[in-house]
Amino acid sequence: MEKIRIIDIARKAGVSAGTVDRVIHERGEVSEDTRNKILKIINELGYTPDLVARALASKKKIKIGILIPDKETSSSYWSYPEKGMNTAINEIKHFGITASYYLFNLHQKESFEDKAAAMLKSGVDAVVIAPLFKNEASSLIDNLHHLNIPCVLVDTDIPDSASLSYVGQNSYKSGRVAAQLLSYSYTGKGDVLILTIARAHENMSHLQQRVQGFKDYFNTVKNKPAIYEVTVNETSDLELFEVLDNPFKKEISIVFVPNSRAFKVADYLSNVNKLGVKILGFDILEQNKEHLMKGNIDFLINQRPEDQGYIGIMTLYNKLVVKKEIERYQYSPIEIITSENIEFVVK
Amino acid sequence: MEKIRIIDIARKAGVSAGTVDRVIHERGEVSEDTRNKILKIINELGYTPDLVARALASKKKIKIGILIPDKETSSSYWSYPEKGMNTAINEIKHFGITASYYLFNLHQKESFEDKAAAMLKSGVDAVVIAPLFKNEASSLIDNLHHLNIPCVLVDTDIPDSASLSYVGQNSYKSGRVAAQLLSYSYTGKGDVLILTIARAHENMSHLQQRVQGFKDYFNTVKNKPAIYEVTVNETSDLELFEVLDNPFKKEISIVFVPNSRAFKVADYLSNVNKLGVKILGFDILEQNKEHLMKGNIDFLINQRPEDQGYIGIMTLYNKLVVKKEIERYQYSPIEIITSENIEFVVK
DNA sequence: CTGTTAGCGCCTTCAG
DNA sequence: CTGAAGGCGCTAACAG
Repeated sequence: MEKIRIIDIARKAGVSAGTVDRVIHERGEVSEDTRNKILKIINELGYTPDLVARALASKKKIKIGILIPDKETSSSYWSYPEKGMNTAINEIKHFGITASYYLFNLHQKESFEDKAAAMLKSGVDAVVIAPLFKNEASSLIDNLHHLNIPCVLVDTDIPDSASLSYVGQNSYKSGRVAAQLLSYSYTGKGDVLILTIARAHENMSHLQQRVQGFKDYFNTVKNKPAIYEVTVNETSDLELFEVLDNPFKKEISIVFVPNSRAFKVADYLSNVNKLGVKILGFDILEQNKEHLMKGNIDFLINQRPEDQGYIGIMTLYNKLVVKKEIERYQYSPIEIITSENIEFVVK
Repeated sequence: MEKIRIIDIARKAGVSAGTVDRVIHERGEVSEDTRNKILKIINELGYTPDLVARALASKKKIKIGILIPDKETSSSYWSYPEKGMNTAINEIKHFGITASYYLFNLHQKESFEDKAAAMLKSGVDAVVIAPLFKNEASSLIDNLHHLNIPCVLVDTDIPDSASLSYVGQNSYKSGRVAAQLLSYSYTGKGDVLILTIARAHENMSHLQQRVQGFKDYFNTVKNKPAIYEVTVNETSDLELFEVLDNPFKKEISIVFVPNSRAFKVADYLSNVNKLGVKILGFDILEQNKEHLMKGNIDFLINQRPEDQGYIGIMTLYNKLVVKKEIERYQYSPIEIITSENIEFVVK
């Protein structure tokens, strides 16, 4: 199986390499006849371009725009996807790929819109975005679609949008996993509290799906406990702690926190000295990790944010450079983290 | 930050590109004086070679030898590392890297030795091996060390050997994770059985470490149950089932299987209609997966065998081509798999 | 010991 | 519409 080069198919077609190159890149200026002849030979010989040689010769640059939250407004969470993206960018920079970040404030949809506009204006060839504001993101995706700019979604999906791919967890299923774990240790005593701590106006569709999955699973366990659902506004810890007094008047033995705020609950419970409550939350923030190690939090669910970032960028590389088919859904694993396996996690 | 080329540093040193190339590759035939001058400039300018251009120009080939079990004698388990290795090989073949497999019979140390000898004879530049036979592997590693052939270990470590890196789990810790999970659901009723089903003469240091981790953790739980340890020879299912009657005369509520044979226990227990026993095992074989989905097995621990294969090859690439520093221990995550998250696992 | 030259496979002008 | 030529950055002969 010899390697086939452009010059080989050029000779076989009785034309020059330049002409073959033109049809490969669909740059036109080739007659239908020779075009078809060349295409046929390419197919017969099973030609695949040498990406290394191409990278060396080509001056074409691909600019990737990245629209994600900044680390400051996200308790450092978004530093992980960013790290993974940087790794990917570093691996593929040889192929003429560059990237620039447009970091928005996680709590301000105006910030999202501003950065999105700036990104579009700068002229990008492909983007990966975290569509945390549903309406604003939807209209951005529409725009990108019309401009023929491929778009990868990370962390959150917008189901029927014209995006190339979604990289992230299946939220509903992650809720089910949470329920399964907590139901294992359920002794029949005490009730279950689903506790959502979130900012006003935060996009909560993610959280709602997790909660739904959790409830659906828990409703199938026998001797099922009562399940209470409480949503509280994330303000100061002082206020929060006061608000929490109320739900915990009930005898609660299990708490499900559908986002990264489990540490706040653990803070509260160790404060009021209520021990023996099982807690499960999401995401390996430093504060969550501390409580996990102390035994105040029992399980965390990790979604490999760094991997998600890496895959997000690589998806664009595979689309534009390797020209591979891209899967619409690239689900991340739903990783169960305890105090005993946390030292080996891949963020 | 302009890109620095060989020609740039050649001009600055007042020599030709060829000379610079010679010092970069330590090919000698350069006077100490010019050598030092060039080295100095390389450092000042922070030159890093363009790997793409190098790959295109270089004729040098790197041959990787891969010494792992065949799929046939391993219930298909080793098809996963092989798949990961193929992925890696495909990504780096542009850099003149080729690989050939030397697959041995998992149950015959002679097979291991034969294949090892064949591999050495064929003349490889680097190897990744699964050192499943301790003594035989140790002497192979010694040989490789003397021949200056870098060697990556996957799946099983040989602690004080002269190998470049180990890619796999920390067995002791995976046993602890198993114990933690099972202790969560321990209600205080029934005892614990550690059941090792293995071939005679199988290398068991891996399993012993898992068992040790399991026991160490379980001994810290309060109201700790009795822990029985049974090792049975893996022969026919018929014989196995007879042997198992004995340990299960006790009231067992938890079974820990420190290898991939959990499905055999599940087979047995559903056969004799003993329900309600919690089982934890290792590795996502098809048979284990089926029992997990049916609820006959509660947890599986996954070690990402495909990833391990991928990383094993990439480690050699990073060593020989990228010239990166390599970590001696590259621990795989200890992944907890249940019926609810198994659909998202990365093998 | 050192410089020169001819590619590696592909892309990109620039003539024609 | 097509061919020829030069070059991407580096390597590897071959002179000198």
